[in-house]
Amino acid sequence: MNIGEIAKRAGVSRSTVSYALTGKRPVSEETKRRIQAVIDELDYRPNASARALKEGRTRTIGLVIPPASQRLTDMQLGFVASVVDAAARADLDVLLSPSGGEHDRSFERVVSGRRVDGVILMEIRLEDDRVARLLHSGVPFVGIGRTRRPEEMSWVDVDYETLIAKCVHHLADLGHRHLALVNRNAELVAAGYGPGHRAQAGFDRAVAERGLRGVRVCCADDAQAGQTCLQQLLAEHPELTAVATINEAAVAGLYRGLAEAGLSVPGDFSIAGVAAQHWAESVHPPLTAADVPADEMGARAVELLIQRIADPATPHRHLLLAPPVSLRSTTGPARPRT
Amino acid sequence: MNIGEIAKRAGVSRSTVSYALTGKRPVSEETKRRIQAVIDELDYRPNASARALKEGRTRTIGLVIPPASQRLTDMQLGFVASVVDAAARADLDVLLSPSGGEHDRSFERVVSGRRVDGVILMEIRLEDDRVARLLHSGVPFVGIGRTRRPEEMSWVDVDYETLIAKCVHHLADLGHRHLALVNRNAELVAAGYGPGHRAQAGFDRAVAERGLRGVRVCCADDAQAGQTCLQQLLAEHPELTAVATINEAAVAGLYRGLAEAGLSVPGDFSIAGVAAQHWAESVHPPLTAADVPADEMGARAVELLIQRIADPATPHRHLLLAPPVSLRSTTGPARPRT
DNA sequence: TCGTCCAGTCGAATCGATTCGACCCAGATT
DNA sequence: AATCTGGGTCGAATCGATTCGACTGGACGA
Repeated sequence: MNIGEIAKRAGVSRSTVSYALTGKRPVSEETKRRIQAVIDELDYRPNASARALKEGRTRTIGLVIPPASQRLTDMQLGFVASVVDAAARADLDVLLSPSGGEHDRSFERVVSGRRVDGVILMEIRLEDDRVARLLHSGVPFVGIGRTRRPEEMSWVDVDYETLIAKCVHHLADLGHRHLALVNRNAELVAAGYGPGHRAQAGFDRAVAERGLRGVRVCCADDAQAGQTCLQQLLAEHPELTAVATINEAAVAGLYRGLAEAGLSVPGDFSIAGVAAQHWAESVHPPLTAADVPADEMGARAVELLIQRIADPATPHRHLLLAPPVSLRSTTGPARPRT
Repeated sequence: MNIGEIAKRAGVSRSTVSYALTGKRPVSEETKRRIQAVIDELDYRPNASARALKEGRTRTIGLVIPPASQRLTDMQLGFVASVVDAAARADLDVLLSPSGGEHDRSFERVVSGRRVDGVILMEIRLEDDRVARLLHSGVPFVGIGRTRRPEEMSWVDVDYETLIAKCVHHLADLGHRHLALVNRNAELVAAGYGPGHRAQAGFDRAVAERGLRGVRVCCADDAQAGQTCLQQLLAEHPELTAVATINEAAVAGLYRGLAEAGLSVPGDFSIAGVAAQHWAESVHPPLTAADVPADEMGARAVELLIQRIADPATPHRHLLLAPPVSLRSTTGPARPRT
């Protein structure tokens, strides 16, 4: 069922069918009706590849996500969902590419075969090959996250530095003097994962400002690791009364570790984090956290990308979010443990 | 940078470049080298749309997921991740379409513009318009889930009926006589959501077989709803000592509701569920559950789909999984409550 | 010595749309 | 009456690949 077939049956030329469909030139009502009748009868839809070839655009955007081996956090899931949703609202399709930092066939395909009109990149490192590749190739793109040189690209990002500092200040206000930062897994941080580094910076700054004692640890992204991580922290730093964290996946483990150590939350020990709002509300107990509006961020990224696709020459735009800390059930006044 | 440009610079015809790239006809080593040099220099990649147009296939599969409004469960996330991963391993790209049961532009685009070679459909209803549409259009597809007429299509599915029955038997073995099934949200079940109905059937069957008393309720897919749902259950059925559930998202709420009612798990009350293995292990406390191997299922669905794309005439294949119930921390001997 | 075969290459047709220039014709303008 | 205007339509070119048929020249067998 191609456009020629429709044209033949409707007794018009192929171009007339095209104009009837797109409305780019006037077509008489009578002709339109005849064409539409044939289209309905044959259930015709224009071939997307042919259209993309001629028009030079695919009406598709690429979304580069972390590989499946690395389970998505709830926040990342929120990004994906809202990107997909916002794209659908703009009549754009989303092509998924699971790819890590290394050179990757999936990423290469998405970026370089004119398969997509633009790309949204997640899980960005301070130095990121993929950003370099995209800058080089000239494909419009927007980051959810940013590199060490934020001005070279458009992005939306969570201000982990400020947010972790807010958490520390909140805990300090409650009287906690000795705290730990539970970061994400060590490999990720070592690879230059932006949020990991910025959270460290924010932690160090706030700890220094308030004259506290702080210890930083990395922790694999799962409950089991969270549990052992907490046990180790308690053993090595008996004076610890609170933890700040950006590691969603480890939180359940932290809870478990505390329960096992006979410590109540927030009576004996406090936890404050940075997490997707929805998630922070739904864990048990609900986590006091800076509520990242993941849903909004994905939509914003799509907006920025659509702009860049429409006019690649527009200056880069940046959106750094630092939502307030929502008090829930995991932080309370410090009670010395020893 | 099209193939003509490469041909010109390498001093050969366009067809020769194509043959050098695909290897479908012999090309001399010398010529190959010259062509490759030009390609490397210009960083040329064949245009995917043009190739798709000529070849009649896109090397892309569509993945139809629930719309973003309806947050993905951990199990569904597992499906998506493993589909994307398996597809990437087979050098296929994945086009995402968030679409519910109703007629939907995104779904329509994916299915009918020859944008994809095949489709994987999630969250299938007993009567599903999208299945009808796909059958009608002739696009190869595989379901993660199945309709009321399982033989009309290929699918992989979780045997919710058997699994919920297993949960009930497990609880009955522990001495529980009065249990509840916490289903997913009422709209979904009313709309004919397969797992919801099959879970009910399995629950009813097992309850009857063991001579128990069972009550079935629907519960919205979030922690808040889980909590109020549990409160209501306890109020209306004081003899209740256990719950079976397929509603991952409500479980945290069930825990919370029990804690509020002063009931310990599993001392005073037991919970058994059907859930993604990874998730069941990571919640706090870890959930006794039939561990659905979500990662494997996505990969299997992709396998089936690749086969169907290669030969649409192959007979349909079906894969019904019923993993055993893994004992964790949420089920124990019944202790009468009144 | 002549035909056969094959590696290596080219030119042209093709996939299915969009779009530009040109044409026709009826009605309005001068 | 001649010209202009513009709605409505057509034919042909085009996007960038793949692929088929045909051609060339050298090796080989009869």
